[in-house]
Amino acid sequence: MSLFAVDPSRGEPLFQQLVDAVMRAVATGAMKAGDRLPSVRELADDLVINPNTIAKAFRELESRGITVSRKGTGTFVAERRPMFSKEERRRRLLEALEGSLTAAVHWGTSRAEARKVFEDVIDRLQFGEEEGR
Amino acid sequence: MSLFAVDPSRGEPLFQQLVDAVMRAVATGAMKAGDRLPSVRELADDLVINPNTIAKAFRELESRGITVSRKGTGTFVAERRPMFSKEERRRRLLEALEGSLTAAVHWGTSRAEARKVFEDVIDRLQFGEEEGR
DNA sequence: CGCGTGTACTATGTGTACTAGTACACAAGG
DNA sequence: CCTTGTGTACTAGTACACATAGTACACGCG
Repeated sequence: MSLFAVDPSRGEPLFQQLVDAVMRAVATGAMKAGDRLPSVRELADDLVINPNTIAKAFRELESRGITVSRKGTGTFVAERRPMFSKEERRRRLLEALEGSLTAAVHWGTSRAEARKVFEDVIDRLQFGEEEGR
Repeated sequence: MSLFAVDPSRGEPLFQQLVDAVMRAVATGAMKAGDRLPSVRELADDLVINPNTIAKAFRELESRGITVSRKGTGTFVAERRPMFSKEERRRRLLEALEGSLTAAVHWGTSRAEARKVFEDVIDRLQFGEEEGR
């Protein structure tokens, strides 16, 4: 099992799972700017997935500014640059957290439980410093 | 615009948007246990959606224990009961928060920003008390 | 040149979302 | 009993996203 695991039975689109896996690898520090990702065909063989599906994931990653792809060379982790304005980042994170926590409320999760999980998660992520714009 | 807004251009399936809207209404306290939801046909007219799509959302909500539907009577918000074990709740919330925060990291969000948004969100949700099982 | 990169295109099969229409079962109130 | 309004269960059809398969091209590097 490699760093980028995908599971066809998981329901979520394969290319999306791969995008998430790469983003997680970078966000946790497992991969850093400049690191090279396996090639399209390499990953296709490794994960037993069609190369087109890998290519789609790479396209998506590049459009999000996570990676940079160069013909003949490969795909690499890009330097991290703040995206969106501070307000836009806030708006997006708010919506995402609201979705997760709304579900948690219905499961019977308490505030204390939620706070603890939150702290556990952000401890394992490599956040940037205060960034303006 | 009613409490349950859906937007066909949003990409997310309509029935899923409706499920989320109802869950949010309950989680924020806008609706409480025993409250009656609009009928299938009522909502269909209101949101300009096929009744079957509303029915699918109601089916999903009932399967999640959020509502209870009774033929000839209507659909009502159910009493909240803790679902899953404490460990299972933790596992699910962890995965959900990890996804949201991983994305936030790539946007250039700082830990401080993330914490502030998190607190804002949980302040607006009606969490239960410490629940065991 | 030769090899390994990413990229582009067409075609095909599969699953899901949504709509449309119809029908039935049940509860409540004249 | 009858009517109305509820949820529910089918079928059929359309549209789109996902994934696969195969082929081809463009580029970088040794």
